[in-house]
This record gives sequence, C-alpha cells and structure tokens, in this order.
Amino acid sequence: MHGELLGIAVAPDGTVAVSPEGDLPGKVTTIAEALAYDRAVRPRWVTWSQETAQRLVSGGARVARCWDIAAVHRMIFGGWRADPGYAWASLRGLPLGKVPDDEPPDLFTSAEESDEPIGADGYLRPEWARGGWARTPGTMLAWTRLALEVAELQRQAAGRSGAGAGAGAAGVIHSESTVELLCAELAADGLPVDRAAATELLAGIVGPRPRDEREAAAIRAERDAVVLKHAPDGATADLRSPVQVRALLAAAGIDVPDTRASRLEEFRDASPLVAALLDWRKAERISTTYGYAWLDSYLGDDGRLRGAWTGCDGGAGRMTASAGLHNMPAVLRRAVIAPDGHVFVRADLGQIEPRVLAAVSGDRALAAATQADDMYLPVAGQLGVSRPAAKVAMIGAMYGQTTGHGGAAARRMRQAYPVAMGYLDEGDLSARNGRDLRTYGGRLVRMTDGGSPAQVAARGRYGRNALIQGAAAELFKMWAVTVRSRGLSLGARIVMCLHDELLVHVPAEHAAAAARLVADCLEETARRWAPRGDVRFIADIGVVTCWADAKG
DNA sequence: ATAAGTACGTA
DNA sequence: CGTACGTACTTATT
Repeated sequence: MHGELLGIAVAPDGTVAVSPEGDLPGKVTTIAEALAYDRAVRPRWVTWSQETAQRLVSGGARVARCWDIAAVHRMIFGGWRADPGYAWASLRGLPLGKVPDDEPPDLFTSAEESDEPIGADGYLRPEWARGGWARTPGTMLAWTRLALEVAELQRQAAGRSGAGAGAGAAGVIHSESTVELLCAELAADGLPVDRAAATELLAGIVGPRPRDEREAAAIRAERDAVVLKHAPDGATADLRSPVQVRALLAAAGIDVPDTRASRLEEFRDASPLVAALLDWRKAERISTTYGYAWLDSYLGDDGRLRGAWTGCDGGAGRMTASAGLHNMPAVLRRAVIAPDGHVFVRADLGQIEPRVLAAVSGDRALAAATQADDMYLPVAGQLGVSRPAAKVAMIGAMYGQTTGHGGAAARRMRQAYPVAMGYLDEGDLSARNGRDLRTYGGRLVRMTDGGSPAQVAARGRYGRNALIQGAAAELFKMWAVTVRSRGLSLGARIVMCLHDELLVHVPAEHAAAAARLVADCLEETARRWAPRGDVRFIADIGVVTCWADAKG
C-alpha cells in the first residue's frame, strides 16, 4: 500500500475527501486527519491540480507526494490547458473542440445537478469541474474516485506515448507532479526579504520613498532632467517613449533602429547623453517594477515576499514564478537575508546544459568530458581550440544554426561528438517539419506546421532548445523535490527555485548537514534521471546568510 | 478597455 | 549567442 495512488479532494471550506482503496471505504474527513494518514501510509495522493495542494498547505498539511493530473496531462499531451474536463476528454479521445470552456458558472442558467460526474455525451460535466463536486460528501467521494480513475488512464497513456517511459525518465512523472506540492509551499512560505535592507537599497538607487504623488512626480522629473541636460539645444523627449528617445538620439547624431540598451551600449563612452540614458533606464526599471510599490504588493509583514508558482511553463517545462521572483535584479539579492538563527544553502548546477546534452543524447565522448569540473576544457582540447571558442561552438550547436556553415570549431564538434550533434539535428529537423518533440523525460513539446522560411528556422531553434532546456528543467525539478523530501528532518525549506539554482532556508545548526544533503540529493537524482551513470553533474554549494553572498 | 510593441530583468 | 518567462510602460485599435 505504501506509495499507492489514493484520490484526494479538498473543498474550499477545508473538508477533505479520500477515495476508496481496496477494502477501505472512502471517507470525508479533515485536513489534520489526512495529514496523519499521509504520515502513516505515505500514499501518492492523486490531485486534480495545484489547488488541492494550496488548500492542504493553508490547512497546515504538507503531504509527501502526489500524482497531479494537470501536471501529468501537460507531460503526456503538451500545451498548457489541463483543467479536469480537458484532461478527461484527452484521455478518452473525445473531440477537444467540444470541451466546455473552463469558465465561471453562468448566473442565469442554473446548472442541472447530477450525482454522476460524467454526462451522457461522455464529457465531464462542466458544473462538476467548476466546483460542483464539493456539493455533498457523496459528490466529493465521486470526485476522488474519478481522479483515481484518471490517474490510471494517464499511467496507461504515458506508457503508450513514451512519456515517463524512457530509461532515464523513470520518476519524471512523479517529480513533475510533486513539484506542484513544492509550488504550493513556495507560494505559502515566500522568500525571506529584510524590509529595512530592501528599503535602504532602494533609497540608494531611486531615492527615498515619496510621501505622495506630487513628490513622486518631482523625483521623476529630477531623474529625467539629469539625462535631458545632455540633450542638444532645445531638444527634449519623454524618456519613456522609445519613439521620442530615438528622435532625441538622432538629434544628437546617433542613428539607431531601436533604442535597446544592448544597441546603445557601444555609444556609452562617446556620448554622455547615452550614458545618462542607460543609467536612467536602470533606475527607472527599479523604480517602476521593483520599487516601493513592488514591496508593498508582495512583501508581507512577516518579511516574506510571495508570488504564485507554476511547475511548468507550458513550453519546455520550466518552473515559473510571479511577483518578479524570477527576474528580480541581482542587486536586490542583497536584501534577501535569512532571519536570525537561520541560513541559506545556496546551490546552483554547473554547466547544466552541455551536461544534459551528454546525458540525453547518450554521447560517450561528451559524457567523458563531463568528468571535468570545467567540461569546456576537455572539449577545447578535443577540438584543438581555445576554451572560449569551444564554449561558443557548444552553445551554438545547442541553440544556434549549425547546419552547413559554422566555424572550424563547429565542424570539429561534429566529428568529436557525432551522437550529441545528431540528437540536436534530429530535434531541429523534426521541429522544422512541424513534428512534435518529446524531451528525454517524456514531455511533449508541441510544434506547428507550415510558415515562412524564417519561421521554420525559428522553429528549429525552438525545438533544439526545448530538448535541452526541457530536460534540464526535469533534472532540476527532480533534484528540488528530492531536497524537499530529504530535507524535512533538518527543517530545511526550499524558498527559491531559479531554473538551475536552489535557495534552501535552514536552521543555522543544520547548515553543514543541509549543504551535504543538497549535494547528496544531486547524486541521487543523477542516478535516477540518467541511470547510465557516465555523466557527471556538479553543483556549486555554499552556506550564506544573504543571497548576494556567493559563499559564506 | 484591450492588444500589440518595446524594453529589460532573470536563467 | 540562442531560447524561455514576467512585468511595466507607450502606442494603436476597438
């Protein structure tokens, strides 16, 4: 029974239903009892979506593992939409165009109440999916039974499709599911941010917090004036308008097709106007997106910055976060400080993408290079080029156009690592032709057909990138849920996931143990995810009190 | 009001 | 040396 699937549903009021299993009758109970059952039996709870985890977490229950129907649906079928009615129709092979929209109930057409979740047409009744399942204990139990049935159908569909069926993919469906539990916890726990430190940082960059709108406008005008005083006589512009900025630059003799920072950077030294404008943009970004309003919106009184998390982005399958958690300017990490008595274990995967390429392609020669701490060194030696040239060639192969032309390094790359390059070529070709791809872990990456030559080329790049980025995301998530699980006894909590980086909050007395654990979890994950075992994955792991500190 | 375009932050 | 995403602002369209 340990680890067996068991359906669970949590109503908005916190009432829990657990599906029948074997001789056990299903029951309607409390979150506390569900947690006790989780500890005793450790089932794999079948949930319809992250919402269940959110309700469990807000009721104080952090369960060990789950089978998340929406997450598994996205793996098997690709795309983003994964509501119950859509997942059901996909599994039953029903026409998807007729699946009712995932909309709130219409107030004027009273939904017919039925005790049967599946309608005569074979589709899931929309009123059930919209919350009608929580109407009575009986409907709640039926909802959990259906979840269990759907999970079994998904297990079969995954086996047929190849999702989660590859040698290295064992466990990916489970980790992709359990990440939804982690996401609910990340959203509830938040990222520790020291309000005083954040305020001080902001003051240094954009000035003190304005007391009213008039003062804010004055500060903005003053910032603008610093730039405009470098403008040619009489010229002025709204610095927030790219069109006007372009005209202003033209008046100063700088003709550019657009005013992006990357394009203006080359004029920085020659033009005080450009230099001032680029500095202005930095401050403006902080002021508008990551300023006091940002703190007010997302930083709680308890010193935690909270946003919503998703386990996969619908494209290649990376995690996403709102509230700016994934694109916060690096300077603001100075304010991410562990509260008294706690520290962070900060860990990031090193050279994850080329290592992942070695694993997913099965290229023995490239796998051999991963034994080095810096794998670009052996690659450079193999190709007979400098390390920077080797790195550019590798990244170009993974993401850029390599077909046909390319430098000497690119040509030698084909000779030295034919299996890896063949894997990328295959993905590129499939994507160009509009054929769907599957990542190493079995996630379907949907491709469209047709398009102009430029779109076809872009699709090729998208496809080869998705194979690498998607596989790296799978490895990362498996690592993260392993740390989540193994770290419980140390009081370690993941507070940030940033594609290849983990920030783990832990009581100071367990810092060293937690750092070792994070390293051990990577070993364990690598063995499970890439069982051939010839690819080495590395992480830079340090104990810090502030995220901005590389090592503590 | 809503959509598209521009820009920029993270990986 | 490419890809992904989230946020905010301006400009154009409905």
